[in-house]
Amino acid sequence: MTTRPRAGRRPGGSGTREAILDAARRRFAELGYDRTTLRGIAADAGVDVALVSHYFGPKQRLFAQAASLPFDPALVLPGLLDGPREDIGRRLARHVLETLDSPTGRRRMTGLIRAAASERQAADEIRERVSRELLVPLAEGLGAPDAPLRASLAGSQIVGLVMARHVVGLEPLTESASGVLVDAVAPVLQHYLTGTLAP
Amino acid sequence: MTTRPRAGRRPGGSGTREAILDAARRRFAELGYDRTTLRGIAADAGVDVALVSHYFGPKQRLFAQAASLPFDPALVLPGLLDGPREDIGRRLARHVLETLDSPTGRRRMTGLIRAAASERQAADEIRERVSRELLVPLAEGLGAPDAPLRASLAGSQIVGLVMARHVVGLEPLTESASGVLVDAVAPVLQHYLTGTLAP
DNA sequence: GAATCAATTCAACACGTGATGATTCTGCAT
DNA sequence: ATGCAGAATCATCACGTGTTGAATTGATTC
Repeated sequence: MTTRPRAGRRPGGSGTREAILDAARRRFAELGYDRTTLRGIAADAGVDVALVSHYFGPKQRLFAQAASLPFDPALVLPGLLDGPREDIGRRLARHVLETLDSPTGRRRMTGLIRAAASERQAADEIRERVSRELLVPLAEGLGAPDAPLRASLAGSQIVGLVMARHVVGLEPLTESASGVLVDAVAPVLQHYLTGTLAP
Repeated sequence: MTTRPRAGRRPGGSGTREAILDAARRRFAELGYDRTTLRGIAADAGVDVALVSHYFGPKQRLFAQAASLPFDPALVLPGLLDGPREDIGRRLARHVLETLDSPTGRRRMTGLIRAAASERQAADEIRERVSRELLVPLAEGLGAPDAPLRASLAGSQIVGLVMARHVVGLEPLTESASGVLVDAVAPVLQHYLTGTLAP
């Protein structure tokens, strides 16, 4: 009874905080930064608006906490770089499209992209995070001198695919099975990561 | 004096309408749909806010008029499809990167992409227009049965490149000369348009 | 049972937005 | 000179936003 931290109600006992964060993730992903309102988030979470600000401070800070990468780079990158180098494009393509098949994975990716497109400040933060946690380690794993450019080109194809398939909703892509797209995109990623870039 | 259309001041005599449209294009491209305000547009054009609504009606209709393709498909497509088929990827890549080198071309492309990412309704309209005016004709020119998928895949790479290079601002891409990127992207577009998609 | 502290809600502010209708200004035709 | 249509502005509305501070509720500890 001596080291009891504090008196009063248990903090975070009701899980409301998590409910708000979940609702925020969903709305940011579906609507982007601007069109997401604190009131909408609060309604989804079933709480009052003021509680959102009370827990997370201003909207920007809430977004920073809600926008996280759809996977853990530390878990994914070794699996990519360890296997045979001639297969890295296909492994990457498969991983991306598997992520897109899961609702939460898809939601997080579209959320990042929508936010990056709509808010300059969000774009800056996302660029830094993706670059630091994903592209730079990938480039270092590749080892080539032009590896940063290679990793960025691969990233551009991935972003474009998500954008065209899930944000804009281009029909031939939305109706294609993941397997078909893996087959189509894999050689492209392989080209960017290990092929000859100059003709 | 009988067939004179109407009396009164010449319509559009002062060029203000065009000034408003130009300002709208610039702001939509830089800020996206939501963060672009009619007041900002009016300030740029040096007129009162009400004049914007007076000329173009509601914001959505203004956007529809401001968001135009950065080039005329009727002029570009023949040049793409007429040449040798083994070169179509390179010609397309060069055309895209040349467009991106011009400030107005770049502005229009980023504008379309920012708007598509931020507003569902804008995304719908842009998808329809790009599909109808660009992808379908391109697919018909290709003639293959899976041409719509091919054209969409090529489109996804182009969108991703613009997104990564000019919206997010990934450094290795922003600092690469157009020529380098043409060399890197051309074989990819060639693969999508004429290569074998299944392994 | 009383005190305490966090969780939660209530109520309201200050602000910027898109939109509208009335009003003034200006150049051309009569 | 006069009338008038269109260009341009003024003043204002109704609304939704993010944010803030006070008030309320409920569980926990003394």
